[in-house]
Amino acid sequence: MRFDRELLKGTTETFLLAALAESPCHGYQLVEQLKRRSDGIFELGEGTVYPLLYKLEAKGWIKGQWDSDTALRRRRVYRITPRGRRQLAQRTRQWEELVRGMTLILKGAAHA
Amino acid sequence: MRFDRELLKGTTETFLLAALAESPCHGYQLVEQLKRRSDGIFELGEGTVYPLLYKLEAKGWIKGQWDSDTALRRRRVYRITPRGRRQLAQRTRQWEELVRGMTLILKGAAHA
DNA sequence: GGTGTATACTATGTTATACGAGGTATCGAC
DNA sequence: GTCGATACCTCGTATAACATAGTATACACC
Repeated sequence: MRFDRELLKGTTETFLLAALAESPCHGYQLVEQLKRRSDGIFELGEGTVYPLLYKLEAKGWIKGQWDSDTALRRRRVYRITPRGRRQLAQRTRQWEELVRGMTLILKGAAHA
Repeated sequence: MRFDRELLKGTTETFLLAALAESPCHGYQLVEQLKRRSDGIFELGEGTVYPLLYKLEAKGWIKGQWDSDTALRRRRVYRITPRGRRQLAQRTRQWEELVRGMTLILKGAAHA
């Protein structure tokens, strides 16, 4: 499904945190991960993912490390930090609250 | 609840369409409506609502009419148009799809 | 009759988000 | 030795929501 770009705003960071909470990942792989894990609903481009990773790292929510041992190509593997997990929990609560509010409003409109 | 501003992006137009689908309303009242109908979860300011109403009207999804008969003060009552209802239905589908995708991703992270 | 408050609309500048588009480099296969 | 896949990086753009400020009317109260 193709979304209005604006509908995704504010949710993308949460995607990445959630994906990294499940397992460490490098950027290129995250693009595939998100697509797969969301059942094809989300497709973030590299131009979205990489800048976001730098930002999340700068905030201390994830930590990147160059993986030169196992990898064929140089790549940066990101892991979620304890602070990142707290941030994810908080965002998850906000998300659920948003869903609750939207449901209330859309339900009203449906039977109007 | 206080939201990250960005999380609301793309949803606000849908709020307004949904609220107007239930009953015609003027701008000032919409601010109160949305707060009440969402159980206090959403609080949009006038600086958000009015410019949005102009935009929705320009797109032909709602139609405003100056109400000088019943009102004490001049005020503009907006009604949703047939095209607006189709737009709302489409946005509702997108919203449900977004919720589905987010649920898949957040669920995975929760038991990771 | 003047002051304050609630109603009601209008207009503008700011911030930051997601994305497209373009670029670099390495590896394996044919 | 060329092609495609992997992997990363960067910049410019559109636009959304909001804060802020401004205008104007009705009404209550002293």
